[in-house]
Parts: sequence; structure tokens; C-alpha cells
Amino acid sequence: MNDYPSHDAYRAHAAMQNLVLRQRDLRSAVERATGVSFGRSRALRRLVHGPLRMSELAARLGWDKPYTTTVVDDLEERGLVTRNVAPDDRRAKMVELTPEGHAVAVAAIRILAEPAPGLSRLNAEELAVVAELLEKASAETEC
Amino acid sequence: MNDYPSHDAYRAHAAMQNLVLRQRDLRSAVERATGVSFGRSRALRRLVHGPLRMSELAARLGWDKPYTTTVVDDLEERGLVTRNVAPDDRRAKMVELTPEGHAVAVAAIRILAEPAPGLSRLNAEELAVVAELLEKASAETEC
DNA sequence: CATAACCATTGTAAGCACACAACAGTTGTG
DNA sequence: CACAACTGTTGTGTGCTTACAATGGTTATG
Repeated sequence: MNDYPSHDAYRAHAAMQNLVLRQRDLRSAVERATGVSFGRSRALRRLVHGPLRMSELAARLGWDKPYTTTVVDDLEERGLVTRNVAPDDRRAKMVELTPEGHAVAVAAIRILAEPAPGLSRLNAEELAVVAELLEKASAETEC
Repeated sequence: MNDYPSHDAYRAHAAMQNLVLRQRDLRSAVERATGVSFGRSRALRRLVHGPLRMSELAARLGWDKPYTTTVVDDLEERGLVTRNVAPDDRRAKMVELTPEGHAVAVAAIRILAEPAPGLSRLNAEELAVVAELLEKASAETEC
């Protein structure tokens, strides 16, 4: 809390990086499994809980609007999303996953959620402790 | 061990991703602090423990040789590395950090090693437990 | 109803991260 | 010493990510 960047904090962080940052492989695994680039799959994942306006999608992904347009164009051509005028505002468009897009999004989510293999070195009790503490640490930081 | 991908393993992994994958910001923080792209800084970090041959560097970074050449060209022009014929094999070249390159590499390493802020939510005892268990899990997986 | 504010799009451009083929110099082997 | 094997380089090309300016259509505000 006070003396925060303690030695143990550095140790824990380094270990987490080792566990999580097989990243490079993960990205290409997602790309191979989904047939779209990692960036596109991010957009699909964002839409998995329901349609969003273009501007909302852009904001959540940290993209500017023009780029978001090109990405959604691409996803639309692939039949993974549809784009319809918003019922309450004719300026806005709602982007929505097609069934195919939903399947791709779920596939990507599955791959990314797969626990790092190293965690199998811990027994059930240890995993429970780690999960508890890390959830406390990560609190509600959005993905 | 046996029933590996347990619910707690998924929980722990998701929490680690939340903590580590402020990535996007991290990458640009490194780029801002070093003045080179994140990929270039990876190469510099790889060289921090001593010179490597081009082929060795390429292999460690997972790049093909031509791409490695262009990256090292760039770093050389910036005065961050030197390239000299290997003493034992005139075909090979040793890539080595200049003092400036070393400073840049260290700066990048520092930024990346900085623990996730969320870990400050844990007290000293909890951090010690987490560090211990995660190090056990991550064992000797190279960065 | 005129004007400002907002939404998405088009167009242009740049840098980065690769991949692949072809090549020249060097070394080791038969 | 000819030839295969290796090292690094040059050259070419592609796709992704992202920035910025300008535009047309729509809504809210005065």
C-alpha cells in the first residue's frame, strides 16, 4: 500500500509476464483459428455481448472513427457483422455480430481465456489462493 | 495437475491478463521513452547481456534473417548498436550495444518491469504469497 | 428555420512488421 | 580445389495499424 513497488511486487509482476506473454504465439493462434487479424478479432470480441454504435465501438477499442469504419467494412464483407441504422438516431449505425461472427468471437475468447500451461504446476489449493488474491488485485479493470 | 484447467486456473489467468494487459499503454510508453518502435526495443533488450551474431539474434526474436538485417540497419544508423565481423568466422557479424543503446535498453526494461498498479491493493504478506506461487508456476520460461 | 454539433464515411498517407526469392562472400568437406 | 552449406544482405511486396483532413447526412438548439 505505502511502500508499494516492493521486491515481491516486481517478482510477482515478472512471473505474470512470463505466464501471460506467450502472447506472440497467442496472437497468431487466434489469427489462425479465426481467419482474421488480431485487431479484427478484438472488434468481434467487443460485440459479443450485443450490438454497439460505431462511435461506441471505436471508443471502447481506442480507435479513431475512420479506422473503425474500415475495420467494420472488412468484417461486413466477410459476413461477420451487419450494420444497420440505429432506431433512435438515423445518424448512428448499430454494428451487430452475425451468427458466423459470433462463432468467431467465441473461438477467439476461448483461446485467449485458456490458462497458461505453467499454472498446472500449482495444486488446487494453491490455485484457489492465487485466483483469490489476483482477482482482488485486478478488481474491476476492464479488459 | 490432473484436472488441470480448473475454474480457479481460468480465474487466475483472467486476472493476470487484466493486470498485465495494459500492454497497449505499455508499448507506447516504451516507444515514447526510447524513441524507437517496440520491436526495435525488443532487439535492444535482447542484446543487453552481451553481443550476439545476427543469426542468433534473429532466432531469439523469432524473426527471419532479412528482417533482422533491416532492423539492425536502422539501429546502427541511430547509433544504438555496432556491427563487426566475428573474430572466429568472417561470414558472421556480431551485433553489440553502444553505450547509448545500452541506456535505451535499460530504460525499456525498467518500464516493462514496473509492477501493475493493481498489485498495490495487496499487502506485503499477500504479495509474498503471490510472488512465491507465481514464480513456481512460471519456472524457467524465457522472456 | 438557420446554425452548430454530431455521426459515419471517403480519401490519403505513413510507419511498422513481416515473408520470400535471389545473391555474394566465407567456410568446411570430399 | 570444386562444391555444398552457411552467413548476412539486397530487393520486392503485402497486410495491418493508425493518423488526419474533408465531406454529407442527421439531430438538437437558438
